[in-house]
Amino acid sequence: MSKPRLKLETAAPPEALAPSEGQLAIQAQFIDLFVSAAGVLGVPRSIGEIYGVIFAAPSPLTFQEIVERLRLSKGSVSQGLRALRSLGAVRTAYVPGDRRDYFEPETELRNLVAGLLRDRINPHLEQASARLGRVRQLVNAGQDLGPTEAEVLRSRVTKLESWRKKSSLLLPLVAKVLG
Amino acid sequence: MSKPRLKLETAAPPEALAPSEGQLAIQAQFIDLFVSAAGVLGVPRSIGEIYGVIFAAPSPLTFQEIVERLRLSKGSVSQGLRALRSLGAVRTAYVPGDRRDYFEPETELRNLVAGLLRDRINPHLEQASARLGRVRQLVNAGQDLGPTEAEVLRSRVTKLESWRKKSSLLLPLVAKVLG
DNA sequence: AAGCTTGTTCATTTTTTTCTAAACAGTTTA
DNA sequence: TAAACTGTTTAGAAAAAAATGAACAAGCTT
Repeated sequence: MSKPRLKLETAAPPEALAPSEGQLAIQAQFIDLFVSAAGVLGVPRSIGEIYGVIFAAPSPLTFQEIVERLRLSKGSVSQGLRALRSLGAVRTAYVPGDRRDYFEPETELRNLVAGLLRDRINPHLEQASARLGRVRQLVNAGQDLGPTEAEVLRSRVTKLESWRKKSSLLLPLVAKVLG
Repeated sequence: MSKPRLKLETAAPPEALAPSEGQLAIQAQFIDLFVSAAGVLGVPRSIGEIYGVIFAAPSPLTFQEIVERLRLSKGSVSQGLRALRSLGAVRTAYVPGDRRDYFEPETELRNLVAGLLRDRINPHLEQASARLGRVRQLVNAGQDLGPTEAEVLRSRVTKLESWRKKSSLLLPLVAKVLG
């Protein structure tokens, strides 16, 4: 009892309250949903959990609250939050007079998808372009293959080029439709 | 020398010839491309390799040829081919007078994407629908949350429902644009 | 039927990914 | 300056995913 540790010198504690029983049930369902989505997207389960707990919270959460609610290590939460911020899936919310970071979810599907495309798909498409050029060259230069084989291979390369082209056209369209 | 083992009793050996040096280089590039794509899609590397080697071959390959060219175990190739067939990414080609399976690639992007949607995305969307219903119920029934919290949570659920709806609209559109 | 060939299945091993815990760095408060 | 708080980094543990290889089935051939 010798350590009062009064914290609330400023007006209001912006801290979210510990969730009630009902809120816990809701939170669990949300987390479930995003854990499952994480599976589909091939990202670590913990990232799904973190986004889920933030999405399920009516007000922004602190780092510490995320750690406690999910019983994950600080390390995992730190890494997970970094990934989510880089995707643009969570933002930090500023709370005056509080040194801690508060996290809130990005809820616009359009922006979430844009982040995924930017971070995961585009880098691959660019690399693929370069590789395709090389294959095209090899196939055209190819001596030691019969005329029929060369023909088939050329058409395969052409196919791939059309894939790349279609993808490039499609991705912006997706972003637009979701907007 | 006591075992001639003549194999060619029928007219032509449909067997693909061992690839020449140039073909090997081309094959390596194709495989590289699909291994990298496998990374993006979150499927095992070996599946990318298998699709790649089939895509790179001017004529259908046998199981045994795939094993040899990739130096993968029979087990991996068997499992990989099963997955690729289930996605509709490879087909078996019938060769008269040969008991072995021959494999050739599906090269229509539209069909490949359709397979992915069917096998990976749709099951999730359906499951998500059910879960969303449950969350909606919980939030509406929620006693122990203040009016402001309830309001935010309701809007979050609505957001998720709109995501689901947009996805359902988008996926067929994607399939169409690729056609 | 015995012996090949072709391919599948599955228990085990290997590899990769993910998570944790402890050390650390930067701020703020005492 | 020390002590407390907040969060990051990272070496290594733990868990999960993927690959192997050996046993097995099913169909031909002799």
